[in-house]
Amino acid sequence: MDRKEQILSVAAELLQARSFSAFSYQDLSDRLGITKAAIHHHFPSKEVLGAALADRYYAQAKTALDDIARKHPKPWDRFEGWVGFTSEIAQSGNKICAPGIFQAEHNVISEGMRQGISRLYQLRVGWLTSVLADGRAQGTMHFPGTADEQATLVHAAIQGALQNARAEGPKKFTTVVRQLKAAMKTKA
Amino acid sequence: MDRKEQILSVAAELLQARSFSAFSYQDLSDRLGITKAAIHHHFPSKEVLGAALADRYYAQAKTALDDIARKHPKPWDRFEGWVGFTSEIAQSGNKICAPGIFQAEHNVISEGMRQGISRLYQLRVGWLTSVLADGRAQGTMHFPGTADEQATLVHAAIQGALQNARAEGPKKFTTVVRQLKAAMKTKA
DNA sequence: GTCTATAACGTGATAGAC
DNA sequence: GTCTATCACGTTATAGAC
Repeated sequence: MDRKEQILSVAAELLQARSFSAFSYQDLSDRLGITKAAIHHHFPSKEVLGAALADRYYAQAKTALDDIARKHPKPWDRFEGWVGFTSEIAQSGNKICAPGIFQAEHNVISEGMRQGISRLYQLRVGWLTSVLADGRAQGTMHFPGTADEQATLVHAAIQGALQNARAEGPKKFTTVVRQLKAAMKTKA
Repeated sequence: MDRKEQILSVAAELLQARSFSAFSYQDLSDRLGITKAAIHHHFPSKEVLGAALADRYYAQAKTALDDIARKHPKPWDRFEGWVGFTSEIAQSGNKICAPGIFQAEHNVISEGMRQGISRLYQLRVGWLTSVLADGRAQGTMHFPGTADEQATLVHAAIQGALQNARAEGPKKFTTVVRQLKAAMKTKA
């Protein structure tokens, strides 16, 4: 049981550092000091491992987003908390966000993985939507269209920004965040 | 010579449909009806092939962006032209933008490929920057920060949107475009 | 649950004939 | 320039002992 989580943890690191196609059972075996066969015991196929990873990301995101919402009642504080959460991901090593890594190989991964990552994406956008809707209702956030549409933009921008930041430097991420915030603080 | 371009063309399709790690010389061999060895003759290693792909994307983007600028003098028309260009990419099959596909595997690809894709990224953002700067100067586009900063946001958003669209449906892309446009049409 | 051993296959890459 | 043939290796995955 502990091993299972341990495997998932290392797999998550490799997934974000490389990609799904570009990490192997051998890589896991090397880092964990156990044999490939032992990993197959916990995750009979790479497809199963991938789906478990997607589920793990979902669970982690759910917890993190709930925590942020519990800790911060104000929409802008929630937004900042979310940005900080993704920013940590960006800076703690060579990582990009989970939806991005899976979606980049959308045609390569299994249906189970696709469904898991779709759930994760919807969780994140849904959470953002409610934050933005609250902000607009309270008169502190301004944007065109519906809250859901703006959340779609914000998520896409952050996802792209994390990828650009890893390749071109962290300034790309902070710039995107600043532009998003400035635009939503300006009264339409 | 023709074969070389033919190989690159098929490789580009496979790259965008799958990922760099997830397509093989065997895949190329199958689709082209020639042997793997023949492909190795033109591109001795996959690393060389990858770098050639990055250069090819750069050349294509340069031509396309120059054409758009030549055809449309007005900033908003140029912006629309650029969106249409990326939109085509999105809808002509299961594709995402080239920087996204390479950046997702940033730690996996060779230094030569990284440099090529960095050039491409900078070309695109630089082009967008000049369009946005013109639009602001002419009073038709509105955004916070500098034109370069806004271009960074726009590019990140489009890159993320293409990935989201492939996984979640084309509406994600059109929504992001609409939000970006609406925000820049609103006077600050 | 973990191990050794191995299978079955796909990978990028090379040699040498045509 | 393309071919056949092959290499050395890495891949996911399985069988069976401990």
